[in-house]
Amino acid sequence: MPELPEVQTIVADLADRIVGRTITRVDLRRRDIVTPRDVDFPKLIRRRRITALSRRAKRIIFTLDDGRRFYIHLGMSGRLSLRDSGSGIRVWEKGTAPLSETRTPEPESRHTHMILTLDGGLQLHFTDPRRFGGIFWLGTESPEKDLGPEPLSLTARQLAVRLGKTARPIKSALLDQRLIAGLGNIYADESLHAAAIHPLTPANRLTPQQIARLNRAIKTTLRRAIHHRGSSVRNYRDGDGRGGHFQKLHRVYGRQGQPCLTCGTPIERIVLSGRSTCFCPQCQKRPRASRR
DNA sequence: GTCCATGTTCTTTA
DNA sequence: CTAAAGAACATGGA
Repeated sequence: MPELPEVQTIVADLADRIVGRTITRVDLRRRDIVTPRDVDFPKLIRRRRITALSRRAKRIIFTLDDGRRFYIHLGMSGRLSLRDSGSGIRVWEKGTAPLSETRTPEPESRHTHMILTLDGGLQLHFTDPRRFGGIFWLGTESPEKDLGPEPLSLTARQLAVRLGKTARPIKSALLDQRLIAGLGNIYADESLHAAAIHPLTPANRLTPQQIARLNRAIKTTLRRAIHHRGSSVRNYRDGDGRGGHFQKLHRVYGRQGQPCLTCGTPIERIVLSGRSTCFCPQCQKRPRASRR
């Protein structure tokens, strides 16, 4: 479930519970989820205190009391949950949850790759069935590598410069983390609809007016999504889980065939950059002579 | 069995 | 050479 709003929600919830705590035990069950592969990650973080938790794009950045850092990326199916060390009972969780309504939820999933035990009786579990996510040791390196600016603090001018460099479809450009960092498939589609821009429009052919509109649409969409604690799509959440609610407010994502909430025209779905792309053919007119 | 999935990176193609 | 498209990664749900 992780695009910028979901990661932002996770970090905001987790921060006040784990910042200031010391990592007393590191149970790394799969070494291959750590990059680079040759670092002794448990040794590097054991007995260190977490002094800050922050978000950069879709990365969850842990700062330790020696000034060194690492980040967790949730990929497609990653999840962090906070549990009570003694009982193993979930204290808090956020991320994609597997269907488990009938059986009693097993305390430990086979996809739990790391458990950090913290002082004060808490454990942070990192689970990720598909393992597209991972743990990235930074040390003293910057977490900025290969990342474009944050969309929430982006000026229309910055956006214009970055989009002007490519003729790719605007939808593909919005997914490129080197251009703008934090949008994913849901919020790219939702932002384009809010800005009334066709996803196939070449990025460098957007007019200044369209750029300004898109910049506002991205911010508005992300802010609303954060306010609703992100989107929970394609995964089940029980009453205790604190899944997001923004999926109820999606206007195009996953709504192919259903009427546009603005004009009633059926929402279309195409595949672009290998990703599902939903848009309203009426609200988001395809520019003349744009073809792929 | 088939298709699809909130992401990123490597490889192939044009 | 570069930009863009496509495949690959791994698992599970519908």
